[in-house]
Amino acid sequence: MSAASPAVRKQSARDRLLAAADELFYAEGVHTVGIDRVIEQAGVAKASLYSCFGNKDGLIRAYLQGRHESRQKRILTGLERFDTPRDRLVGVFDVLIDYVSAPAYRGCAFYNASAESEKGGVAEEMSDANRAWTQELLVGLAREAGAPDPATLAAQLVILYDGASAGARLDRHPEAAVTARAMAAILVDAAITAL
Amino acid sequence: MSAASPAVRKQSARDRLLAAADELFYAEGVHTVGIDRVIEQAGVAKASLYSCFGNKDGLIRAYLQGRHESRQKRILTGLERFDTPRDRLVGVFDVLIDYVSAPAYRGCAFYNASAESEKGGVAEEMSDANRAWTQELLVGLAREAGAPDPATLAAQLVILYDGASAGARLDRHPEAAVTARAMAAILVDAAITAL
DNA sequence: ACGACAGTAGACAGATCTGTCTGCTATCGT
DNA sequence: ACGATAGCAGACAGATCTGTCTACTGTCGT
Repeated sequence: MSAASPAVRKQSARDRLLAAADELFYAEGVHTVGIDRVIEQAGVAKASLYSCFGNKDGLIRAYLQGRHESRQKRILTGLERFDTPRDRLVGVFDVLIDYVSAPAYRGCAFYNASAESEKGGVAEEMSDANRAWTQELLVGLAREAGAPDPATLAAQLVILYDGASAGARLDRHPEAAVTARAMAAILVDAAITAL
Repeated sequence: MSAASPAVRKQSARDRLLAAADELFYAEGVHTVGIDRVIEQAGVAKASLYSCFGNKDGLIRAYLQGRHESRQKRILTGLERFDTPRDRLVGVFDVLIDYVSAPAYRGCAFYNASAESEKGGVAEEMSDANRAWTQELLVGLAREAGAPDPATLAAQLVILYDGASAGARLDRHPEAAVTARAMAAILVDAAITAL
């Protein structure tokens, strides 16, 4: 055939770059970490970075896109072990507890990136998409669980979720997520039994 | 007398510097905004900045200290209009609604600063102090309101507070704070009537 | 065999940022 | 009148950061 398949090698420069960016940007901030640090850790030439991503903003966008996708996968996979819609709804917080308990946890990658970027930039755009997905997920689960007002229940759960995420970050301890899970369970049970 | 009083003038370079830093650091981030921007907006010589605050870290510390103090004053003043301990406890969220409704609201200054600073830096230290104060305030108010377990109630309210603060920031809309206030009212009433 | 391609190594330009230093000016207490 | 203090203006050094460019090197499909 005329055109070769779009290059899915084994360990491309792009992949190494993305892995290094994911680690460094999350741990120290997208603005604090310079290009040189990323290419050094990736073991890649500077020209490769610019040829792959155009500029630093492109790398930041790819980093956040990767975070978005891996978060989707982590949550959906983590929910598979729950049998009922009610358990899946509360289970979102079980997945969160696991996530914030990792030693490398440093808060929400989207909030962090958006805190050090200018208004209306890449970070805000990616954060909006990530947030919309979460909200839709919770509304859908709330509906399946039989909540009379799925949108309101989802909005309340989002607040618990955000609070747990921020609290665990600032306290450098996962306790807030455990508390939030307990609150979420009470909230969900009250909503679906009050039918 | 031998030593003059520690100089409390009318509109010192220090005050203008702090006002400029407060505005710029909060709006765009402590790391993004350079020294030159701050001294330009303050209308102050660069040497004055370094003579007043030592270095940029000193200015960031003073900025966060100022935020801490004005937040304490804002909350304590805002709670004065409430008559009962129960209303004061929920009233913390009324004050929050006002705060996040301002057009210039950009999230928690401490979280933002800490997101773009390195681990164990000034921002983390100031954030810890600010957080400890909030937690003690809520525990005290919960005790006065007659909650059987003030510490647990306070921990739950902190999650709602953090969630409202982060949500209003990321959504660029104060709705999350209104929802959090409603949740807080239910939580508080359930706790103090279940006696 | 060979051209296309992906990547490497590193110099370089231009901007920006922190922090220092020199020299000048105005005000105020004594 | 005068010295101390606070502040202004801006040059400067040194580091760092983004982004470009040149030249070289493997590898793979045809």
